[in-house]
Amino acid sequence: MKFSKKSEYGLRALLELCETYGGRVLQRHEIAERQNIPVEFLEQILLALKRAGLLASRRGVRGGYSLIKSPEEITLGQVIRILDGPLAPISCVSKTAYQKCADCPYAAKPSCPLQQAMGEVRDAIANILDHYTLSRFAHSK
Amino acid sequence: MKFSKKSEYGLRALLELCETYGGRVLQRHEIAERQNIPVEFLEQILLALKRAGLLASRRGVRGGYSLIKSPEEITLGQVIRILDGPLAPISCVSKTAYQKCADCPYAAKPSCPLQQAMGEVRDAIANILDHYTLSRFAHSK
DNA sequence: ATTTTGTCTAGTGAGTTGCTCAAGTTTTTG
DNA sequence: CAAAAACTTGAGCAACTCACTAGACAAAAT
Repeated sequence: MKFSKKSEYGLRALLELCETYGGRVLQRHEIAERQNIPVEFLEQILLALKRAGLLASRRGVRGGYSLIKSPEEITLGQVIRILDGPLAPISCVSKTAYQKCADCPYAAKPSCPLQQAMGEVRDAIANILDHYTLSRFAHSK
Repeated sequence: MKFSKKSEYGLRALLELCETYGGRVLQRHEIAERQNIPVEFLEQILLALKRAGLLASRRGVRGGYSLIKSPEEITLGQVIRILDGPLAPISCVSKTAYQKCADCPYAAKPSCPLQQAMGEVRDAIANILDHYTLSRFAHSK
């Protein structure tokens, strides 16, 4: 029941990018050094965030990455879903990636005790993470 | 961010055991068949729950497993922690298995933004699962 | 043109997950 | 007492995931 390093690194990288939001771009090695993240691994993370539309990048000599949305518009939930997949603790209660469980005898949706309990957990997690913006995140430092 | 099959199977097995609580014992193959769980795998799970003090077992011809505590005393949180480890989404916010993060630059505890956010998530999860008893679980069927 | 950056794809070692197998040990019952 | 029925223990294994590495390539600036 853990988040991956990917999410953790991703959030820490975004923290750096929040600080220069509106100003200059940050290069991968700058972020990597400040946040103590292996630079090639960080790159994959930044690319994923870019493909998801959170970051812009410029190649070449004065290149680097920058936030493309304002920190108020980005939630921790978005970031974690991009890097780690759905928040739901079992896939039959996921709202973003629902899959019915093959082997469960309580196949019918409304009567599964597991779904009831796990649904509550899912909602609680999503409620926090989907309302926690990067700006609030960065300021809680 | 998922729970393992182990937890899922474990909870479903306990559901069966709740129904015969106070009455007869259930054999592994009975539970396995009703809940559609590979029997040898289920066994490992039942053993873990037994070692943790939730189940009793009897060997031999009329043997089987039974709940040793009442369904009101067992919470989903307990079960999941036994089978899946700590609930916390990152280990630096775990109350049952705290470990400080080695590489995080915000090493000092009160000022880490990640800890703040993840701590809230941990509390929300624990709040639900540590108050969700097996009896409530079984009755929500 | 060369250097400096990001982009993309693939690979890899360690660990985990989900499950199986085989050889026990204990208890009941015929 | 013997045999069958159950749980017990421990090892093993294929597939997958995680965290990370490597290398070839593309674009931008000087």
